[in-house]
Amino acid sequence: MPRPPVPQHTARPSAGRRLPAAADHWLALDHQLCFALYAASLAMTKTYKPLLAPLGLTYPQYLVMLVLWAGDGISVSALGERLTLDSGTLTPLLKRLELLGLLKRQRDPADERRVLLRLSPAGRQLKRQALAVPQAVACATACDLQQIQSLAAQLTALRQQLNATLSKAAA
Amino acid sequence: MPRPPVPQHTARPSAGRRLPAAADHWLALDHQLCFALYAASLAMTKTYKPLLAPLGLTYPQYLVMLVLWAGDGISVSALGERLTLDSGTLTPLLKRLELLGLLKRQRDPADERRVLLRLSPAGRQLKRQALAVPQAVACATACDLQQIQSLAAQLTALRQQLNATLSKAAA
DNA sequence: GCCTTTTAACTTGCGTACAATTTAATTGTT
DNA sequence: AACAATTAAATTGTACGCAAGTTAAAAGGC
Repeated sequence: MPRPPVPQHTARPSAGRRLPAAADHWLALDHQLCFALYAASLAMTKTYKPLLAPLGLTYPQYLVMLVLWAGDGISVSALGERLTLDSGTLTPLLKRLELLGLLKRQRDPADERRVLLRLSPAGRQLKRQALAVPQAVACATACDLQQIQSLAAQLTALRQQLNATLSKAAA
Repeated sequence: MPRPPVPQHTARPSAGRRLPAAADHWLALDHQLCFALYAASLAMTKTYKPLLAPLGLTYPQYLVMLVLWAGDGISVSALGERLTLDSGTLTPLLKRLELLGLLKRQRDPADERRVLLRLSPAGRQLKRQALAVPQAVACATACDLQQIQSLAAQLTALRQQLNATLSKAAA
């Protein structure tokens, strides 16, 4: 590691004092978990895009369908908890899926505040085509399953830790 | 693991044949690296938001500033390569940063197609305040540095693998 | 029962992401 | 030099993600 230069105290035009070189280390893009996460997530989305195009789905829409294929008839907020998304994001997305004929949105008669989501036959049918997607992605990652599972577990733990810190800060 | 039910061949109204239970495994949200990545990335962005609010920056704007603090005077496309973002995303974002008075966008006299990005004194000054951010985030993750570095390295490797597959597919 | 509080979903507005197109400048070819 | 091909940004249009505010229904307190 290069020696940090002695902090300069000669003022430069309209600029403050110079920072120690250690600052560059802590602010280096490539040393930050946040950027690794951000860039990997964007790359993953781009990987899914051509695979989802034949199904007519975007990546977030695909995530919604994954939840509903596992069990539909749930409310918007239950879906949102599963995906950590709020109704501001989900409502327009769900309207598009309804327009595509993949699901129906209807008020819960038992509690008119809630909107329940039910797959249409076409929505259920799409599951069959979707089966090929995870396999193709696993291939694109070129990692063995063990490695993928381990990484996924670490990320889930990280997410839970971050969310725990966030909800603690909100209180 | 519960025993997979025998595939049903009795047609249901407007629905296709039922899928084997193995399908549910491959399409389970929580077994997918993609969702772990997606949710962790969203959680990370939410963690940064309150820390960046005092600096007046969004999270992508912060990433741009990280690159420029490491060395400005680069072009939009060089910045885009660093962040894996295109001019469609960066141009409006950079205009906002210019409006905030953090940088200047000006055509390269040597090649009028290019736009060079230079930090203003205020933009350079902001680096000082930004120093507290990574520390606070490291605290929120509640992981030891070793673990964070390892995770970041795995994610970077994953991203490079995905991008390699993507660019191979484009060719 | 009446009224306040809470809850669920919707709406609005802003800031990304990204595909696709457009414009302008440079490079390559002949 | 003339012209086609390439390159760099900007622009347009669609779809998230989320904060903040709105509306309507249910729950709770008295």
